[in-house]
Amino acid sequence: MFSKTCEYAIRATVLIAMEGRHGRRMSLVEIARSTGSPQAFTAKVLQQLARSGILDSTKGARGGFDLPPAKAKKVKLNMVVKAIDGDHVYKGCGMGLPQCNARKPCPLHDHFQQVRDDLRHMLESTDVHTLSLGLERGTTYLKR
Amino acid sequence: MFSKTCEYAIRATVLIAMEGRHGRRMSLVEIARSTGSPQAFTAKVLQQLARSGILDSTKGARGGFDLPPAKAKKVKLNMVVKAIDGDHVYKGCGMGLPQCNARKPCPLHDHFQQVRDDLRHMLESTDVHTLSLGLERGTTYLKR
DNA sequence: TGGAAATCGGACAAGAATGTCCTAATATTG
DNA sequence: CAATATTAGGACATTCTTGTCCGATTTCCA
Ligand code: FES
Ligand code: FES
Repeated sequence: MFSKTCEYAIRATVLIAMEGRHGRRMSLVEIARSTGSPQAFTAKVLQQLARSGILDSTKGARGGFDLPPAKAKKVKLNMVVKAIDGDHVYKGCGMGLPQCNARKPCPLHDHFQQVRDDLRHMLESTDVHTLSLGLERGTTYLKR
Repeated sequence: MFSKTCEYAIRATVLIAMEGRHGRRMSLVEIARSTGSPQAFTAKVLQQLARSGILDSTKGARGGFDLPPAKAKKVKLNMVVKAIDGDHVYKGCGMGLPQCNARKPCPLHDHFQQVRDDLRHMLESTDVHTLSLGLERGTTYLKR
């Protein structure tokens, strides 16, 4: 569904949002450990998210990544997905034609479009702050 | 959403089903041309589908691939997807945890499961014969 | 002011997905 | 029976994704 890179991005963002609720900042090392992601690779992902303006990053000692609650409420999942995977999720055709296009649709178009619209709606209406609440309550997990 | 291999598989299967309605059999060359897929690679995909029992294949001159309407009505998309991509679509976690698991869910689980169930339902209830009808009417396309 | 702690970013490495090529096996047709 | 058309399948090549490493830069703090 999403690329592995994007999955790492979502996990990290939700985690950082949870710490952000306590005004805390997280280092790469903690993030990688808590999400069960490869450290060096996660660094790249976090850099991308920071450049996209989704996360705040601070260099130097006591630095790290940060996402204050006010901002976390405005960060919808689709922003993360778009920043990492681009709009492939929204524009792609279910049967692999170059672009989904209702004027010259693939046989699956009608069926597929509906599912994809549901997915898009879900991504657009879910913010990372909300997702971080379950984490904090301990009812949801970022690794196993 | 699906692998490229799987997209080729779906395109080919729907095409063959259309020809099957006229009792015709298709050769690899025709299939690759009509679906805009790389020939040699498509050969592998068709072999997989034949081994999985989704297509009938005949070797030798005047041979090719075949899917009679009676069978096409019973071949649901989820069979093709499963034959090529495995059950990753059904069992995978939206945030990349090893397996979707409601007992120890990721923060996205509830939201994600719903979309995935819709997708699964769509795949399970759509058969390739139905999809081939639009193709034949010329209202849907397999390449652009 | 210098060392330690951290992100940034480029170059490289490993692995998976996608794609090609060639030979063998098999069936049709003249 | 021989030639031809076709699928089957293994080995190899290429490209994309995922992952590692290392040096540069920035900031904090003693
Ligand atoms: S054209 Fe294939 S999904 Fe829209
Ligand atoms: S556990 Fe992540 S989707 Fe179910």
